[in-house]
Amino acid sequence: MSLEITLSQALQSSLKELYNIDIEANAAQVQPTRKEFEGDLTIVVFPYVKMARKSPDMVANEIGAKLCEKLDFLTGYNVVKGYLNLSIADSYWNGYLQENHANEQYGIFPTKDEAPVLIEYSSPNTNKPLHLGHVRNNLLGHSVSQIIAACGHPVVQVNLVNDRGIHICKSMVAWLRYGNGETPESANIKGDHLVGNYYVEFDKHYKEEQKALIEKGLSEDDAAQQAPIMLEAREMLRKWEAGDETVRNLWQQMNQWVYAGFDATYERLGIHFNKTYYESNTYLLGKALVQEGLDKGVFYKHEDGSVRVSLTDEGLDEKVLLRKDGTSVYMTQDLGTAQLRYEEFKPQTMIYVVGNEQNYHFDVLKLVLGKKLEKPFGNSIHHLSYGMVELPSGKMKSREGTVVDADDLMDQMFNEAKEGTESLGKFNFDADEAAALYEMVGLGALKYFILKVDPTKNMLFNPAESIDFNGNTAPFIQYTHARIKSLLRKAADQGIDVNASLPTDLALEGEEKQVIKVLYKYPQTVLSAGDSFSPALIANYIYDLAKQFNHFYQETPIMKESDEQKRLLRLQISQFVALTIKNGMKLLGINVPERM
RNA sequence: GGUUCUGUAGUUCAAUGGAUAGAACGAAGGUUUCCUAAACCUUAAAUCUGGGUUCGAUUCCCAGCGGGACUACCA
Repeated sequence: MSLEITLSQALQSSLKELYNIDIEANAAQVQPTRKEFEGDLTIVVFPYVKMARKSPDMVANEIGAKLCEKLDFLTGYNVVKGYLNLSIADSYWNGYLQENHANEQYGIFPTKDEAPVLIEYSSPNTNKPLHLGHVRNNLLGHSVSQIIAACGHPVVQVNLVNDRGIHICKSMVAWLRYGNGETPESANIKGDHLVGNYYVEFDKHYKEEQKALIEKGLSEDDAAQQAPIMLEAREMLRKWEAGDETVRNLWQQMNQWVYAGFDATYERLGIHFNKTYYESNTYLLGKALVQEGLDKGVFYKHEDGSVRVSLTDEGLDEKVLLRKDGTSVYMTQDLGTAQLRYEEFKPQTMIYVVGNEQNYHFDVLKLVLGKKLEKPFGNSIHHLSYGMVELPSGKMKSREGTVVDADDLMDQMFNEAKEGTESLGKFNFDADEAAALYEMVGLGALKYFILKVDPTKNMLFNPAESIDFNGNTAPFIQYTHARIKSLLRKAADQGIDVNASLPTDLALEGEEKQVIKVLYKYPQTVLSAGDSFSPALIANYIYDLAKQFNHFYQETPIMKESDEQKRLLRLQISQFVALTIKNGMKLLGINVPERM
């Protein structure tokens, strides 16, 4: 049982005995003692002073005495301005270290036998390659999946690919017109980039044709509607929906190119899905649910023939669910896919990793499913919303060509890692090893830089700063890990068995205890990150740990330490830190090198 | 206009309602023959404004000011 829980319970009974105060079992406020005070854990007694009818300091002293009586791992207490600081016996921390320093599963909870958590992320369009915005989405989705799994929940990761619609047709039209049969093989580029190029090509010609029409005297709107290339795209979409074989074949082929490209990008990012849905299969879903709503009387038929739902009671507007021609809209489809997934996986929670520009959409989705249709899974939907990624130069705009391509970005990070390492002149790896290292460092830097920021906030991505190998960055953490590994190799060379057991009654120095206390917090951090879907919590924790270790390393000798037990203790702490860094970084999808 | 997210050192980010608001980069200065100087230490520097709730507010509530997003029979 954790210290906090034991303490909480002891506090509960102490309050009862001392003042006849009843508190909830988990209501006790137990927190780590601030560094500048003596003690390990602190209880805030202010909440009880009123009921105890005594001064804060008196209450704190009485509780402190009582707790020390009850719990033998407490060695003493002191009171500062109503804060009760409790000291934990060194043997407790020592025992904790002994128990866990070689535990590869540290902070990984066994998977429970329960309904899975379903998480949808990535959800790309197939008309262009992934860009920086998708990168944030993918990293968040993947990391949150890892974290939730580490908390012991089964996880199902799904992707919903938007593979149909006018945007795909634009690429197809442009390819037919200007492609000359070009393929990814013949052009030697990734399929998603090739298709993306034709999407850009479409836009270019579309603009030219519009301009020509405007010069002929058409209004801007008319020109936009009547440009021949746009008419072609519309016609193609119509044919696609009618199942025209030629169009469908071309569509299949171009999508396959894109998927091959996406697969390579996903692979490089280290992510995979348990299931991929395609909108071409799901876009007609949801009509039955709309009918159900009509039957229940919670939706209504508007006079123009469309089906709508009114959410004015909830402070939102009315929303169209079925067009007047009876076809479905985005919302209809999402209603349908939610039900489909619910039936397929019976998840306890459905998480959607989608940008915050769709907050409104998900508010509506949850209300319609949960409140209007009264589906149980409506209330299990959680929109994991994240902010935009901005660049130092401003916002990314595809029309202005300021979009950062995901593949280019990864290449750039790799090269930065390579140049950074080579310029230090410590190059002693063979080519394969070096490439693996640059990939680890470069991509680690990218992932960490993005994940350390609270998802809800817009963030600024500074390419130069992200690959800085100092400060709150992945390379700093990776380097700390590599240095510990180096230390452990050296110890092994000297015939030291780090896993030998130590007596738990060794006295601990401040720096040693400090590190163990940070390590102690790790499993709890994983659990709260799982509850709040927050990789940032893990990222900032690991950085803190790495920094704490560097400080510890600076202040206390390890291999130079003459006392054998002391040296062993410090090596064990080091090993424990390396292991925790490795496990924690894994939750962020980042690998750590053995040496660098 | 309405809905919603957001506002913390020069900059980029932290802080379950708790003690003197933490880091990093940048600036100034310093240390270091246990790991590979990608390390460590010191200094200067911040809660948008005004109310409220509370023993205690960066955190919760209200108002204002600033920024973003949404407010499509597109997805």
